This record gives sequence, structure tokens and C-alpha cells, in this order.
Amino acid sequence: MSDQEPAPAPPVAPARPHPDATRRSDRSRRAIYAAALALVSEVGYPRTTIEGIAARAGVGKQTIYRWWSSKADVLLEAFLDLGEQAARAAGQDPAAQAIPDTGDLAADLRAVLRATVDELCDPRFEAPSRALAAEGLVDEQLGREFVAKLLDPSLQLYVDRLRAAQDAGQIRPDVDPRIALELFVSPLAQRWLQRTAPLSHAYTDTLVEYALYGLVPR
Amino acid sequence: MSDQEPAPAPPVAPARPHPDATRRSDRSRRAIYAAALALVSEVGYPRTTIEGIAARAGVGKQTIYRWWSSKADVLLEAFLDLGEQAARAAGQDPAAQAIPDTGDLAADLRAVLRATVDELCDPRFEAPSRALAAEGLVDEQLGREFVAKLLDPSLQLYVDRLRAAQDAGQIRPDVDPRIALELFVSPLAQRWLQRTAPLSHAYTDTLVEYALYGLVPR
Amino acid sequence: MSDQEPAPAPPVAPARPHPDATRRSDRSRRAIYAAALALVSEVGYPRTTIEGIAARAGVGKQTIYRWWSSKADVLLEAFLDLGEQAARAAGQDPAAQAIPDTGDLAADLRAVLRATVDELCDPRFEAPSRALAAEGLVDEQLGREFVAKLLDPSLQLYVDRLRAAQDAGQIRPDVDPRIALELFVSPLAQRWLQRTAPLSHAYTDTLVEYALYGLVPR
Amino acid sequence: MSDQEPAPAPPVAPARPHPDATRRSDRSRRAIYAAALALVSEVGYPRTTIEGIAARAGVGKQTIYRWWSSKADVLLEAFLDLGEQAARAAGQDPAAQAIPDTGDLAADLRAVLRATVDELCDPRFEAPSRALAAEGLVDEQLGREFVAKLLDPSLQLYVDRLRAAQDAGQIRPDVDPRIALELFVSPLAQRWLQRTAPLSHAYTDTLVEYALYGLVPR
DNA sequence: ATTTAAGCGAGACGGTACGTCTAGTCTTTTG
DNA sequence: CAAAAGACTAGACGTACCGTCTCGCTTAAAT
Repeated sequence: MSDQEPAPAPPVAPARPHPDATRRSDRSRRAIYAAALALVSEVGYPRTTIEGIAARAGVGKQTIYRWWSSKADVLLEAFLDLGEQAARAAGQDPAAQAIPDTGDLAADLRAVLRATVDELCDPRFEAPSRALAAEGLVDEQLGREFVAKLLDPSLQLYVDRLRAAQDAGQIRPDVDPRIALELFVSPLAQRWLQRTAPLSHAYTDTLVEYALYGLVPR
Repeated sequence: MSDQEPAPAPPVAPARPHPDATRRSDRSRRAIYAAALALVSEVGYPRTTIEGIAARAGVGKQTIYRWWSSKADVLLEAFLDLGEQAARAAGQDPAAQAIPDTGDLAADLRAVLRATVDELCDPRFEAPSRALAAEGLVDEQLGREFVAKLLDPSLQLYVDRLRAAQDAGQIRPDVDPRIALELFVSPLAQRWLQRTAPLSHAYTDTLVEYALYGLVPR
Repeated sequence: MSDQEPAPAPPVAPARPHPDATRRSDRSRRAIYAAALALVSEVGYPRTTIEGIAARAGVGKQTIYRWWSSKADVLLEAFLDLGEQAARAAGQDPAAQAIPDTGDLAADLRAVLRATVDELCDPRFEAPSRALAAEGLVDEQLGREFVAKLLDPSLQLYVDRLRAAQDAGQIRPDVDPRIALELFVSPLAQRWLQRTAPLSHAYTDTLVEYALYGLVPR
Repeated sequence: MSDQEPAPAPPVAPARPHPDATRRSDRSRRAIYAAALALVSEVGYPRTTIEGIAARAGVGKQTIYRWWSSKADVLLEAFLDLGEQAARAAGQDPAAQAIPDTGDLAADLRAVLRATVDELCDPRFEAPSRALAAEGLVDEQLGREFVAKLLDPSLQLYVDRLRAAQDAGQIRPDVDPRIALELFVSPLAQRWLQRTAPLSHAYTDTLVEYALYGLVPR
């Protein structure tokens, strides 16, 4: 029996075990993040290339291929890093963002959705997040990462706020907050992503009203 | 206003006025549609290439470039054509699909959303529509075409049904149907597109219930 | 009869059947020859790259890969073409070069070897022919082509001249001309190729004398 | 003191003064020789890489770059070492190889050339010596080293033997041995290097005969 | 006996070129 | 004159090595 097959691979070994991460160049990592975000903003995602990122970052291509599996993967990490840095710059604790709870659920939701509308129109975020969302639609693996790292954490904030409202008797106790939040978040997401209709503060206010009080006459 | 396009382009003339359409080969057009849909299903959108479509369709590349502006454009037309053929095969009039009106709005919405869930899981439709949606997120021109030709017509059906319900006093008269429909359509769209959570008939039933009657206690 | 099986390959079929040669761009072919020869002269063979040739010739890389199998192959054809053009420019018939026959064999050989020495020192020829010879030492396939197309034709001229001398009784009738010619040609070749010792007209004169009359006393 | 300017270099100091040779690892040196020779034999010279040699030898790349200037340089030393070891294994004194002198010059030359033919066909020697010769054609510095360390010592043996023959009156006193030896050595070298024709004992016998007694009738 | 300080295995780094693939254009031939 | 065929320029892909540059680790000489 032959014994020279290269593959069998011990069960736990990862397919492409990251090389020695302790020797990784932080300088290069940052430069790559910056280059990726800049290029996506300037020339758009499809015309952003790995070669272009490497050249702009002053980095060898292999340094990108060594640490990331695809252009989208680079951009995802760059975007996450951007978010962390922004959070660190603004608030102190990058993990302590919550929807405010003034006791007035409707007002709180209106405020956070208005802020979301403003953020979605910020050109710094638009190009990369659109590109990542698009790539995630088609590339399931990336999509799941995108959802897990970017989308779910945001949605969880709504779950928390709605639970609090439930505890205060402001939301029907039988309502599933994970579904309920979609009533105002998903329409906004779809309008922005697919440009099915324009965004505005009035629009999100309306969404909150409809969602909280329903469409049928009381 | 943009000012950096390289090609001067005569003021009003379209960049590439379609050549004489009367002499167009129908055989080639159909072969291209079939090849495009087949390739997207088989190898996925990113690995579907113009060259591949041409080769599979037994067609010169130029024949594709002559009549379409991009890979996405080919796929969009192919998909529209597929929809028309399916409609022609099923119902009679491809333009006469409406949401049934049994008088029970909740039941009608539940039914149509359940059918939509089933359709979204049909693998024949999944690959191309996902690909088109993704491309549309990033390519604004294509996105608008996608929305105008595929999405808006479907949404209009909901507008019509909700208007009828409004006339019957089943929906508050001050509700904007174009916004209202998003309460149950957008969540479904987002779960499917971004895989944020699984789809099921129970889920869409819940959406209808929340949207119609609101989240707060009555 | 079927002809699309990928593997077995009928005896005569070339491994990589050249694409339709009738559509080949002559302009590109010439530009590639010129670029290859220029680069080898300017930067040397090892630093001459396919990319460099393509860039200099204003040609896509694929056009090189389409018609040649390697850098050495390009250079070999370019060099052959150069030789043909030079011959066409000088004499009329590119195939009618012969060693002169004045009746004095020794004088004729001295003359042609002196001319060879001069040619070997011509820097236009030195770089490419050295490079081809070197590549041919290691790449057997190329080496055989090099010998067949460049070396053998030249050697055949010596065979012809020596045969004539044999007919005139100036060379022993039992001598094999194909071996005899090596007595003066190979030493010259080795000194030039391997730089084992300097070249000069006196040296080649000496070679002719030793070879014709032997080393032992008469 | 700055140390990173690339160019000026103190007048006499060698560009890369060998590091402390007393601390050199003999184990690594030997492993590198073995790996280089093995790889050249197995995959050929062009596909032999410094990285490959280092990996095979279980050595860091820098250890190679520290002691040698190029792949060819490694191979040259490895080959010289191989020769020395072979000589040490066979005869006792690696420097005392001489062409035998039985008094019969023709017979002695025939014998040594026959042995040379056999050695040239030994696959252990063929790949590396061919590769070194090829590299030396193009890289003048390496070529001169190759000639000085490998070729010239061998040729000197012929010079010595021919001088002895001259002293014995078997060779014309006006003959230059350094040129005379090329009459039989160079043809053999060319046939082997450039594969212009097959090698055989009969062939070298003929060369000796022609060279000693000349081509013209006596 | 400890402290240098070099060579060492290892491998990440900025790069260059590879050979392949596809884009989109252009040209030639066929129906 | 549309279409099939396919050669063309252009350039990104992902890989392989280059030669340089740290990292810790041994290991021998100089303290």
C-alpha cells in the first residue's frame, strides 16, 4: 500500500494555518487596511485589485495573500478595524454601544434610526459596506462572516432595547424581539441597499409608528 | 456632475446605439440566455464569464458585446426572459398576476408570502437573482434597472392589495401602502439575501401579524 | 472522425498546435524579434524577461505565449530571422553561402576561420548566440533545435569544402570530413564559448596548419 | 555610524567580506553541497532554487547567502568538493592525477580520451557539469572560475604529456602543446556539450589519429 | 562561569516575473 | 451586413523565488 499521499492531515489542522502571527508586521497590516478602504472609495470595489492595494500600501502581494483569503476578506477586516477605531475615538469602550433607554421607546427608536440614516449616507462608510454586503450575497462564507461580525451585533442592540420595553410592559409579551426589530430595520436596509426608495428621517419615523401600533385601525 | 470620463462622446447620442435590431438572430439571443443562466447555476456568477457564455452558446463574443453592455446586463435580460416564459407557461397573461383578494387581508398576505418563501428557495431562481441583486448593490445603473424591472412590479401588487384593504376599511386610511408593504416584504428580503436568519412559513405568518396589529399592547 | 480527444495525440501532431497562423500579426512578430534582440544585448539574457519583451514590443504577453514556448524559443527565432535578413541584405540567396574554393585548401580555411573569429567578436551577435548556446546546453530540446538550425548548416559547408579537397586529392581519402572539420572548428568554438584562451587570426592559422599536417614529425 | 548606504563602499574592502569562517558549520556546508547536487540531478538546474536547496538541506536561506554569492557558486563548490572526494576515494593524492606515459603517445591519448568519454556519460556528473558550463557561458565571472578551477587543471595534464612527447621527439618541436591538445579535446567537448554528434571510443580514436598525423596525404 | 557575539534555522518582508485567464476591440471569413 | 471565429492589447490573477531582514536559539570564544 502506498504511503506517500500528502494530504491526510490531522483532524484539527486548519486548511491554511496562518503563519507565525507573532512575527506579523503591524505597519503592513495598517497600510493594507488604509489602502483597501481608500481604493474602494476612490475607484469602487470592482476596480479595486489586490495588486492595487499592495502597490498603494507599499507591500508585497504575498503579504496580502499570506494573511487574507480574498479581496473581500481584506476589506471586511479593514472595515471592522475602521469601526473599532471610530468607536474608540468616539466612545471609550468599543463594545458598550447601546440604544439609549429614556423610557420612551418610540422616541428612542426614532432617534437611533435617524442616526442610522445619517450614517448610511456618510460616503466614508457607503462604498465599503455596500461592497461587502454585495459580496456577501454571493459568497456565502463571507456573507456569514459579514452578518456575524457586523450585522448581528447591531441587531442585538435592538433586541436588548425591545426586551427592556417588554419588561416595562410597553411591548406585547408574546412578541419575539428578534423578529420585531426587523419591522423597522429591514425596510431601512432594503431601501438603502437596493435603492428602492429614498431615505429620510420622516420615513424612519413612519416605520416606527407603523411597526409599534400596527396597520389596522384600533 | 461627473466630468472625468475619458471619451468625449457626442452630447445626446447614446454611447452604443443598438445596431439594426431587425436583423438580429433570435437563435443566438436564446442560446445566450440559456448559456448565461446555466453557467450561473453551475459555476456561480463570479466564475461565469462572457467568453464562457459565448463558447457555451456557440456564439462569437462580439455578438454579446453588440447587444449587451455587461455580463450583468445579459443575466438580467436572461432572467426577465425566464420569468416571462414561466409566467406564460403557468398563467396566461404575463402581466396579470395579482395578489388574491378573498376579503381576508391577513390570510391573503400570509398565502402570498408563503408562496414567496417557496419560490426564493427554488434553486433555479436562487443563483441568478442573488447574483443580480448583488451586482445591483454596487452598480447603481444596473441596480436601478433591477429594481424597476423586477422588484417594483412585484411591490406594486402589494400596494394594490393594501389600497383595496384601505377602501374596505381594513387598514388605517392614513397609512402609506408603499411604506406599509415593507413591514413584511423587507424583513423577508433581508433574511433571504443576507442570510441573517432562516426562512419559514411560521416566520412570515408572524411578520403579517406583527405588521397588521403592531407591537404594543392594545 | 472525431478529433477532439485531449490526450493520446497522433504521432505527428504537435503538442501545442499553433493557432491559426494565417491570421497572425506580422507586425507583432517583427516587433517581438526586435525587442528580444535589443533586450538581450542591453541587459543580458537572464534579465531579459517575457514581460519586458512584450512591453518593449507593445504587445500583450499572451501573444508571445501563443506563438512561442519559452524565452529561449523567441530568441532562437529572432536570431534566425536576424541571420536571414543579414544574408538577404548581403548576398542574394540566403542559402547559397559556401566556403570559397580557390584550389588552396589551407588558404581557404584560414580565410573563413579568420572571418569567423571576426564575427564571433561582433557584439551584435555575441550576446544572443552565447545565450542560446548556454540555454541549449541544459535544455536538450532547444539544444537540438539550435544545432539543427544554426550549427549544422554551417558545419555542412566545411564538409562540402573538405569533400571537394578530397576529390582533388588534397585530403586523405579515408578521412571522414564530418570529424575532420572539428579539428579546427571545435577548438575555436570552445575558446570562444568557454573563454579558455584568447582568439586571434594567428591562432586559427595555427589550427589549420596542425590539423592539415598533423603534430608528429614527417 | 551609519551603515545603510548601499553604494559608496570603502575603497579596498570587499563588498561582502566573508564572516568569521572559523565558526562556520561544517554540517551545514556538507548538507548544502549534497542538496544542491541532488536537486540539480533530480529536477534540473533551472528548477533548482536557493530556497529548495535550503529546505532540502534543513538550513536557513541566510546560511547560503552568507557563504555563497549565487546558485551557480554553490553548485561550483559542491561539484569541486565532489571531485575531490571522488579523487580521495580512488587515488590517494587528489593533485597527482597525470596522463600515463607508456612511451606510446597515441595509445596513451586514446586511453585517456576513452576514459573521458565514459566519465562524461556518468549521469552523476552530467547534470551539474552541464549546468555549470552553461552558466559560465553567460556569466563571465563564473565562467572564468569554472575554467580556472575545473577545466585548466585537466588541460594542463595534456600539456605535460605533450611536452614529454616533444622531449622524446614524438611531436614536432615547433608545436605549441596548449593549442595542440585542443585538436582532440575540443571536438570531444563540443560533441558532448552541444550534442552535435554522438560520442564513442571509435570517435576519439579517430580524433587522435587525425590530430597526430594530419589530414593531408603523406 | 559567565557573558558576549557570532552562526544558525526559520520565515515574514518588499519585490519581480511567471504563466494563465478574461476583458473588450478589431479583423477576416462565411452565410 | 450580422454572425462565428479568434487574434490582438491590456492587465489582474495567484504562485514561486528572489535577496534582505529580523527573530530566538545554540555554541564557542572572551571575559
